[in-house]
Amino acid sequence: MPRDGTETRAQIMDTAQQLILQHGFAGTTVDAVLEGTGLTKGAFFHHFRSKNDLGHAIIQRFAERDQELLRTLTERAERLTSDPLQRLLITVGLMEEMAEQLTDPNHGCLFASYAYESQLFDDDIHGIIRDGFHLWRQKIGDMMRAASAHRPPRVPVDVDELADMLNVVVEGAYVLGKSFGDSTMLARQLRHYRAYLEMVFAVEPRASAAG
Amino acid sequence: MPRDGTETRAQIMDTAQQLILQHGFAGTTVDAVLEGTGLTKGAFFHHFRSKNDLGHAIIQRFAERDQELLRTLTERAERLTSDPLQRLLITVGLMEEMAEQLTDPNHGCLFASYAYESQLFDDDIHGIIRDGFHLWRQKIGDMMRAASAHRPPRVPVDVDELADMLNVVVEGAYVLGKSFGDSTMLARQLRHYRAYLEMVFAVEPRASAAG
Amino acid sequence: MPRDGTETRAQIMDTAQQLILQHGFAGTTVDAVLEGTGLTKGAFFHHFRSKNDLGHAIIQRFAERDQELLRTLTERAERLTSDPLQRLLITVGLMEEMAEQLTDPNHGCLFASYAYESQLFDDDIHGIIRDGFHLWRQKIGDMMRAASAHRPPRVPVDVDELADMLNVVVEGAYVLGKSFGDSTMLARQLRHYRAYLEMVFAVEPRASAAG
Amino acid sequence: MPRDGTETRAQIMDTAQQLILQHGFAGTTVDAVLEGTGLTKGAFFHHFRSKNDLGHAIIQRFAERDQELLRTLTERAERLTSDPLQRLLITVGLMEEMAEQLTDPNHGCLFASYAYESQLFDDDIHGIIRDGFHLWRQKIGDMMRAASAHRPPRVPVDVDELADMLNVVVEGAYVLGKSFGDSTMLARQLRHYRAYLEMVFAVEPRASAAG
DNA sequence: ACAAGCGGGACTACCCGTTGTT
DNA sequence: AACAACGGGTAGTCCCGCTTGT
Repeated sequence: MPRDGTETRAQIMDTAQQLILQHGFAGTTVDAVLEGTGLTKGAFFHHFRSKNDLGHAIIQRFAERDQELLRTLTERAERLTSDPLQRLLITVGLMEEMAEQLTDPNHGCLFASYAYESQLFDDDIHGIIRDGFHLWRQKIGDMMRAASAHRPPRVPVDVDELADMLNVVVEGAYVLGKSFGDSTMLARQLRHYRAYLEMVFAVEPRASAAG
Repeated sequence: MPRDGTETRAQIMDTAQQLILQHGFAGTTVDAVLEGTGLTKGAFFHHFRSKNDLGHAIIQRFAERDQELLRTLTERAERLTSDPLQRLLITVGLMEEMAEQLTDPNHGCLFASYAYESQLFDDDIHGIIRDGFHLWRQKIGDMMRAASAHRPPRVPVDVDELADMLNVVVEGAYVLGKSFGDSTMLARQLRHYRAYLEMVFAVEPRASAAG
Repeated sequence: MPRDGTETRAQIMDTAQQLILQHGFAGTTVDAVLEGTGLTKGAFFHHFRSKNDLGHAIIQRFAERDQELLRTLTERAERLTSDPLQRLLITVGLMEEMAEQLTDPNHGCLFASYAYESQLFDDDIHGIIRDGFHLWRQKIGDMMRAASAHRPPRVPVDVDELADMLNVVVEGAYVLGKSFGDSTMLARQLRHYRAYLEMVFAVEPRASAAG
Repeated sequence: MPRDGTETRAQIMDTAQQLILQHGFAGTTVDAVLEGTGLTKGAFFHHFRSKNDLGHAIIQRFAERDQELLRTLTERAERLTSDPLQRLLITVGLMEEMAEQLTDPNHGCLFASYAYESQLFDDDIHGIIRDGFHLWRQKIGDMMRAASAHRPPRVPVDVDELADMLNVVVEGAYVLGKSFGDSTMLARQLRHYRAYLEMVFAVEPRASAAG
C-alpha cells in the first residue's frame, strides 16, 4: 500500500469539527480548515469529494462516537451495580462526571449544530441525527423500563419522553453554556435531571442532588 | 406622506428569520432573502447597512419579543393567582399551552441558532443573547424565591440553576423536536419540567404531570 | 428604467463567441471573456446565471442570426429573378459573394464548434442546432422542389440530401479553411456546390463554375 | 519480461480519443480518461509527460491511421481497375462502403475537433493536421490529373479544389451527422460527391448516384 | 423608496502534475 | 509499472455591497 492518508483525513475532520461548532457548517470555509491543518486544496479534495461530503463524514463519525459513549456508559453502570434503578442513575452520574471535566464553554453537540442548519443537508444526514437521538431514547428507555419493573414509579411515566429528556437537558445545557460562557452548565443541569429521576422513581433525594 | 418602508423592513426581517432558523445565518444569503420577499438589492441595502446589520436587528427584535413574552406570561400568572408557587407553575403551564399550538417542527430559537455560529458575531450580539437568557433566570428565579419564602422546598435548591433549567428544557426540546420532526416535543418536555418543580416544592404531583 | 445593461451583455457574448470559435467552449474561460471586455465577475454573473447559460444565449443568438441570413438571402434571390432554379442558384451565389468577403481564416460555425463538444451541452442546445440545420434543409429544399416542378432534374434527386449538402459544404469548408489557414476555401467550395446543382438541374455549366 | 505497458498506453489513447470527440480536448479531463480505463494518475503520467503530450500522441496516431486508410483505399482501387477515372470513382465508392458501416452518429474527425480548438495547440499539431489534409489533396489530386490526362473534363477544373472537396464533404457530413444524430449522412453525401465527379468528368451519371 | 448594473473578493470544486511507495 | 497521497493553481460560482438611475 502506498502512503497512508488516514491520519491526514482524521486531521481534516478534527479541525473541521471544531470550526463547525463555532461558526456553523456554512460559516466554516474549506480554506479555514486547511489553514488549521497546513494542508492544501489538493489534499482536501482527494479525501473528500465535496465540503458536504466532509460534513457527512464528520456527523457520521460523531454519531459513531456518540454510540460508543452510550455503550461505554451503560456497561460501566452495569458493572458498578445490579440494581436497575441505580444503573440508570449511575449512567447519568457518570455523564455528570464527564461534564465536570469540560472546561471549554464553546463545547457543543454536532447534532444540534446541524439541526439549526438542517436545510443545508440531505435526508441521509437527517437520518443519522434522528437515529443518534433515537438510540439514547431506546437504551435509556430500556433502563427505565427495567427500573419500573423492579420498583414502579410514584407516578405514571411516559418512558420515551423521560428518556428523551436526558438529551433535551444535554442539548439545552450546551446552548445555555455557550451563551453564558459557562462550562459548568451541563454538569449542573444533569444533576437536576438525575434529581428528577430520583423523585419520579421515589428515591429519597440526597441533599447534594439539587443544591 | 412618502411610501412607508416600515412594512418592507419587517418583511425582510421576517423572511430572513425563517431562513436563518433553517439554514443558519451564514447559510442564509441576502439574495435568498430578497427572492423570498420579491425585493431587490437596492431595497435591502436601503434598510440595512449590511447583512450583519440585519442579523443584529433580527436578534434584537427577537430578544424584545422574548422579553415581551416573559412579561406577558408572568403578568397573566399574577392575575390568575396570588400564590407564589402557583404563579411559577402557571407560568410554565401557560408556556405548555403555547407550545401545544406549535405545528411547525422546524420551529426553533434564534438564540440557539446564533449560539451555534457564535464566532460569526460580535460581542454586542453575544450580549443580547446572554441578557436574553439572563432575564428569564432573573424573573423565574424571583418567582422561585417568592415561592421558597412562602413554602421552603423539600431540598435546598440553587434557584439560578433551576430557573435556567426552563430555558435548558426549551432549547433542548427545540433541538430534539427539529431532529425528530416532532412538534409536540416542547410541550411534553415542559410538562416534565413543571412536574420536577412540583416535586422540588413538595406539591403532590398530579397524575397528568408525568404521563 | 435604471442603467441599461443590454450593451454589456452583448459585449460579453461577442467576445465569448470569438473565443469559443478558437478555443472551444470548454477551453474558453470566463476570465478570458472578462479580460476581453474589461468587466468583472460580478457583471458577468449578473447577466448570466452560469457559463453554460452564456453558451445557451450565444448559440441561440447565432441560430437567430443564421435564420435571418437565410431569410435575407432567399428574399434577395426572389427579388432578383422569378425563375425557380435561378433563385436557388442565386442564393448559393450570394453566399459565395459573402464568403469572398471573409478574410479571417479562423472563421467558423458555432454549430460545428458545439457539435464537437456536444456532451458538454443539454438537449435544449442540441435542439437549437438541429433546428438550425433543419431550417436550411427545409427552405433550400423548397427552392429545389420548385425548381424541379418547373424543370425536372436530369436524374432523380433526394431533395433533403441535396439541400443538406449546402451546409455540408459550408461546414466542411470551414474545417479545411481553418486547417489550411485559407480564407478562400469557403467561397471556392460553394462554387463547386453550385456547379453540382447546375449539372443536376441540367443547366449548361458556365466556365467559371468549376475553374 | 516486465509488464508490457504498450496495451495500457493504447487503452488510454483509445478512451481519450472517444472522449475528445464528444467533449473536445479542453473538455476532456485526465481524470475522466482514467475513470474510463480504471487506471490512476501514476499510470497516466508514466506513459505521457502531460495532457498535451497525450493530445499530440492521439492526433499523430490519428493522422497515421488516416494516411494508412488513404493508402489502402487507393491501392484497392488500383487493383480493381486500371482506368484512371474509375480508380478515382472507386476510391470514393469504397469510402461510401465504409461509411455505410458506421452506426455511431457521434463519429467524427479528430482533425475537425482540434481545428475548432486550434488555439489550444501548438504549431507542431497544426502542421500534423495541415499535412493530413494535404496528403489527400495530393493523392486524390494525382488521380484526378491522371483521369484528366486520359479523358479531359467537360469543364476546366481546379484539381486541388476538387480534391479538397472530398474532405470538405467528409468533414461537413460529420458535423451534420452529429447534429442530426444521423449516421447515414456521410455515406449519402459521399454519393453526391461521386455524382459530381462523374458529371465533371462527363461520365453518364447512374440513376443511383443522386437518388 | 426602490430598481438594476456592476465591482471585487471569497469560496467550492476541479484539474494537472509530482512525489513517495510497493 | 502502477498506485494513492498530495501540492499548487485555476475555474466557475456566488455573494456582499456600492453606484447609478428613476
